[in-house]
Amino acid sequence: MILDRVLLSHGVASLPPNIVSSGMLTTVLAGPDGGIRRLTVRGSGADCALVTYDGPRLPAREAQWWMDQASRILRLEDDLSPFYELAAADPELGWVAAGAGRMMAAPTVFEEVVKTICTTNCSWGATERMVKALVEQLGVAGWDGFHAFPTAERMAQAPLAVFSEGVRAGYRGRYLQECAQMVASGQINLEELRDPELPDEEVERRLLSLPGVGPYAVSHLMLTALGRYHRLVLDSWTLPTWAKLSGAAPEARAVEARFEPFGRYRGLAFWMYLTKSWTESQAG
DNA sequence: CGTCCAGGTCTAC
DNA sequence: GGTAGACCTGGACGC
Repeated sequence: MILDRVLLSHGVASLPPNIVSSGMLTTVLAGPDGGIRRLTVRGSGADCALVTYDGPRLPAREAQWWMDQASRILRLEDDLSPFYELAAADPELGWVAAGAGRMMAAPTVFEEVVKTICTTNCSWGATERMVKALVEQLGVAGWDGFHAFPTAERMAQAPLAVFSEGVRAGYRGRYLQECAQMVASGQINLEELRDPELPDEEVERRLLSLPGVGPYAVSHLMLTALGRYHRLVLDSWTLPTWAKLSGAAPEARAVEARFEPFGRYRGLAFWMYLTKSWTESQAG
């Protein structure tokens, strides 16, 4: 099912406060009134989703707000038809045109930045541990005890000891705290990076100004958080996986040559190539 | 118990 | 502008 492709689009999508299981997403976030609620998305039909939210009854006008959030997180509004046209002409990527390619996004770019920094230079298990600790220790809990992802404001106010001794983020603790302070102070506006009028180069320049964000993190964020698909995510997982699947050398040049025909979608094409098997065990 | 390394980045040449 | 070295952490190894 298409929802599975979104929920399993990349590893960061299943980090807390998200829970992905059996084709269903549960997450926790603050509503327009600041109240924390749990949001559940289930597949319903070919390409839409059924959204429910736990907690006190919602005013009708708020219900739409939650639907919009779900739609944005799942990138349901993205038009990938130019990518599908290119993919249809590729012998190994024609399958994506059935509706793959939507990269699940966090509610805020800030959340995606924090999680991406937590993927750098460590095992995936360490990433899960750090993000879980961040959510539990700095996220606000709702009526049922579930924690939302921490806001930049709360992370900015937390002493460094929380990041080092509590979250055990190592040297990343300073990066996380500084990023939060830059966002909370207004020094950088990450949500503004969603503006399609901003040139890619400008978006990249601003992301690189964040401590702990380098070339890999920029590529990952452009792909997962901002829906800009030209950059190849090159890291210690993608390169060996590419080599294993293609038989080609685990080198950037080989990847660039292979996906050059995809133009501004080459990063997404590469990612699809790498993750094709992620949903093959699922039915439908 | 020491070394290496995992979905890199930063600093100093 | 390109490239070593250091960097927190914890799990996986070799000895």
